[in-house]
Parts: sequence; structure tokens; C-alpha cells
Amino acid sequence: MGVMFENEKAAPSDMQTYQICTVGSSGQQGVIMATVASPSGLQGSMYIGEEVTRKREIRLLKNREAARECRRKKKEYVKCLENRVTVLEKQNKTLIEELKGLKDMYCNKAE
DNA sequence: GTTTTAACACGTCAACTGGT
DNA sequence: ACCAGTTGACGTGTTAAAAC
Repeated sequence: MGVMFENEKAAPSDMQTYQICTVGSSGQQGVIMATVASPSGLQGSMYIGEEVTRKREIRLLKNREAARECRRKKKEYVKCLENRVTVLEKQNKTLIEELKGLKDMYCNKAE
């Protein structure tokens, strides 16, 4: 019972260590820079400006998705820990009962 | 029915890390 | 040194439940 996490053995505080499964990305962007001939260079700088904007948009998009994935993993990790707590509490209860039984047995024998 | 509150999800930024 | 990925922190929007 209880779902086991891939890297559960890792230190609890170590958030970097949960299982990482990267979905293969098809995103591919080739960067084309400059080479716009214009006397004033204005068009060129506009082009570069657009390029900067485009790069920023790509970065934001990637980070947006990364954040979503990061949260998903964290949630899963927490759920896993909670499951583990449940299991260990149950186990602890059983062991306490067992110990109690053994103690009783021992006392009865001693009399 | 309206307002308030708590919980949750999201997007963004900044700092850090590991790979090249 | 640079770049891409990861994640904590923060602000914001949404929604369900509680209080009025």
C-alpha cells in the first residue's frame, strides 16, 4: 500500500530530488539575427527589438510551463509524504500493540 | 443575496545550479 | 562565462464555504 516515490530515499528537505520526467520537447527555435540593410539602421534595430520581444515571450512561455510542472511534482511529492505518514503511523500503532502484548506475556510468566 | 475568508492555481521574477 | 532548467517568493484571480 502507498505509492512510492522514485527518489524517496533522498533527504526530505531536498526538493531537487523528486523524480524528474521530462517530456520530450519539440520546441525548436532558430535565432536569426540582424542582416537588415538600411541606411539609418533603424529597421535593423526594430528587427532586433522584435527579436528581443520574441525571445522574452519564449522565455516566459517556457517558464510558465516549467512552473506548472514544478508545482505538479511538488504536489505529488507532498501527497507521497502524506501517504508515507499514514503507513508509518499504522505501523507504529501495530508495534506498540505488539510490545504491549509481549510485556503482558513477560509479566504473567514472571509471576 | 451579499460580503468575507480560505484555499488553490497561475504567471512572473529572481536566484541558484549544472552542463557546455 | 553563458545558457537553460528548477524552484521559492510574491502578487493576482477564481471559487467554494462561512458569516452576515
